[in-house]
Parts: sequence; structure tokens; C-alpha cells
Amino acid sequence: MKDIRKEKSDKTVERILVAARMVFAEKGYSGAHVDEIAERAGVNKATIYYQIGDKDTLYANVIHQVLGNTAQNIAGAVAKADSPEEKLKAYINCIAENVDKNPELPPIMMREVASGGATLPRVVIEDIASVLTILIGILEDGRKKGVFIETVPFLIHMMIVGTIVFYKKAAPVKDRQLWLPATLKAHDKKLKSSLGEEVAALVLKAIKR
Amino acid sequence: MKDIRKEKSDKTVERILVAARMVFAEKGYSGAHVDEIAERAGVNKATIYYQIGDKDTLYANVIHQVLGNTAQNIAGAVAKADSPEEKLKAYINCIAENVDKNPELPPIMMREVASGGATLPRVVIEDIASVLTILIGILEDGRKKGVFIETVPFLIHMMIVGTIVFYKKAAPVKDRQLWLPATLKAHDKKLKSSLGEEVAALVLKAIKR
DNA sequence: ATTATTTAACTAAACGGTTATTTAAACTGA
DNA sequence: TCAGTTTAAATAACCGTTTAGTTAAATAAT
Repeated sequence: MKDIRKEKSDKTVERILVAARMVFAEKGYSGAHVDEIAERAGVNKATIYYQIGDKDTLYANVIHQVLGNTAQNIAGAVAKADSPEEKLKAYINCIAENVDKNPELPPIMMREVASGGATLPRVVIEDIASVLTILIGILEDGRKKGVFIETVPFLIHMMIVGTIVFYKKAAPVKDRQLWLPATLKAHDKKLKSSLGEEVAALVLKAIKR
Repeated sequence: MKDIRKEKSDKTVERILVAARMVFAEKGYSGAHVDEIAERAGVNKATIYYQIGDKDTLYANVIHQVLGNTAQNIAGAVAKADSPEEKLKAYINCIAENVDKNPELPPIMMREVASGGATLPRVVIEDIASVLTILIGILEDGRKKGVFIETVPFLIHMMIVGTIVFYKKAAPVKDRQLWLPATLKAHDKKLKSSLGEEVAALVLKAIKR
């Protein structure tokens, strides 16, 4: 009993959400226009209102889709690792991978933090909290076992996320500035390994006893 | 010699710029309304157009005022220090201090990076480049002297700035979430020293040979 | 099975509030 | 009075949202 209409409308909703994610990431909430989202989705503006609702609801859907599942990914990745060091590596790499898979994550996160998380749905905040709880566990365990120094978990988290998110978004911007002084271009080498590995190495070295 | 009118209009311009800085930081470019800026400045909207120009120009002025002079501060602070370690500490602390002095810096930076620096005036990009050049010098010198490992300067810069900016803006957000799980609140301790010192310690440890 | 009816999905056009910008008049000190 | 400055009011474009109508798939009736 396949309902052709249902299938089509599902695709429509998906196209709207994809377009919305892109436009919100590029322009931010107020900079994003429903007209542009509709155009990119190849859909009439009113269809967005019919299928999803107003701009707020649309944004909440995007946020949930973008930030929601990352938490479970992290939890899963960390659980597979054993030692605190391995767990922390998994934690960092998982964040880096999610950012890779999801180029809209950095700009959306940055703008959300910039605005003080004013529009964050509670569900998302709970997700973030669960991620932080995982990190606290790793750091505490590592300290008890004498492999980590004492740290402020929240600062470490900001270091991990801040570094990855900023680098991911700022590196292309820098590379685009072709007129930069030669000194800068000369040092414009690629990372030896992946961003996650590189950040993990730095953070681990920073907090190892 | 003293032209009362000139003085008054100077103060008007200053009040406009201060108000604009606040509103742009809170709401971003498209979220900021000229009406609100005028209201906060205690000035008629048309005065903004008479004294400064359109919204774009106003924003450019704010960006210049906020990001422009930080570069010189950093250059000055670094020059006063001797060893690569001390220079790097000065570099990091200076950024942290500027962020402290200037609460509008984090949100504006984040949104600017999020949008791919689309609206950054060239002057500002040159300032950022000069700061990066300074960091490259420090790291290279330190590596030559055998006190630093080899690093990717741009990544280190993103680590420093990302950590400071994210922490500065996200910490208050987290503290406002009173309903967070007890585990998180328990670890909600203040930093032992200043944010700059703390980040400097971590980064130095991360890149020391 | 064919026709008629209902319903889901979508669209074009318009509405109404918002907001950046302009204009012209009023004010203020020299 | 006159130039520099500020203001209230008007303008025009923009943009989120609604409405009224269309298409076509699904269902019911014949």
C-alpha cells in the first residue's frame, strides 16, 4: 500500500530541510530568507509553511537534525575505547568527524554560541550536557589513574570544540586570501594527519601528567 | 577654539558606535536594527545616517574599532617579552585581556568566521595577518631553539583564539542553565587563575619539546 | 471498471508588518 | 542670520505569513 503522495511529500520535506540547513548555516537565522530556502529547495514558499511551519519551527528542526545525533555518536565512539587516553582520542576524533560530515555544524554552532544559545531547544542543550558529562568522566578517570593532570573539563571541551570548529571554518577563509604576505602563505602547509588526530595529539600532550 | 557643537557631535558619534557595537554583538548584522541602535544611543535614527552613513558603513566602523587595535596591542605585548615561551604567554594573555576588555569581541568574531569573513574590510584582514605573522615568528624561533616541537601555526592560533572566545561566551550560557545535571554543576568550578594564564599553560605544555 | 467525490500536496498572489533610507523642517550655537 | 546638527515624518523595499485556488492521487459510489 505505497502512497505516492506520502513519498513525494517526504522528499519535499527533506529538500526543504537540506536547503534550510545550508541557508541558515551561511546566513544565520535573521540573514536567512524563507524565499531563498524555498528557491533552493525548488519549492513554493507556502509549501514550507504547509509542511513544516513558520521560520522558527523550521530553524528548530534544522538545529535538532544537525546537533541532535552528534551526542549519541560521541557516546558510542567513547564507549568502544578503553583507556582514558584512547577514550579522549575517540571523543576528539568523533567530534572532528561529525564536523567533517557536516559542514553546516561549525557556522551554526558559532552563531548559536555567539547569541548566547538564546534559541537553543532544551533537547539540544541536554544533548550537549550529556557530551560534557562523558568528558568529565574521561578526565576524572584519567586523573585518578595518574595519567592526566587536574583540569577544568568545560575549558577542555571548549578547547577541543573551539579549535576544531574555528579551524575548519577559518582555514578556507585564509586560503582564499591570495594576497596575503608570503610569510603566511609559506607556512600554509596542510596538516600531517587529520584535524582530529592533530588536535587530539595537542590536547593529550597538554593534559598528560 | 572650543567648538561646543563639534564636541557634542563627537559624543554623538561615540554613543552611536558604542550602541552599534553592543547591538551588532548581540544580534549579528541582519538581526541588528538601526532603530534599536538609535534608541540605545539615545539619538534619532536619521542622525546615524547624517553622522556615519548606512548600516554597512556603521558595521564596518564597529568591526574596525573592535578588531583593529587588538593587533597593535599584541605586537606591543609580545615585543616586551624575551624568550619564545614568554612571548607566547604574552601573546595568549594579550588576546585574553582584549577579550576581557571587550565583551563584544567573541560574538563578533564568531559570527564573522561563521560567515566566512564575507564582510571583513581588507584592513582588518591585514591586521589578523600581522598577528599570525607574529605567532609564526615565535613558534619558529622556539623550534630553532629546541624548546617547541614543530607545529602548524595557523592551527595553534585557532586553538588559542577558539578556546578563549568559545569559553568566554559559552561559560555564562552554561552557568545560566540551572537545571543541568548535578554532575555538571559539581564540576562548575572557577578557573584557578585567569583564562589567559590557564590557556597559556595548556598550549605551552602542548607544544613544548 | 468507470465515474464522482474527497483529500493531500502544492502554488501564485497578495497582505501587512517591519525596516533601511530619505526628506524637509526645526533647532542650536557661532 | 547662517551653517551644522538633530528630528519627526514619509517612503519604498523587503520579508514572513496567509489566503484562495489548482492539481492529482486516493477513495467511494455507481
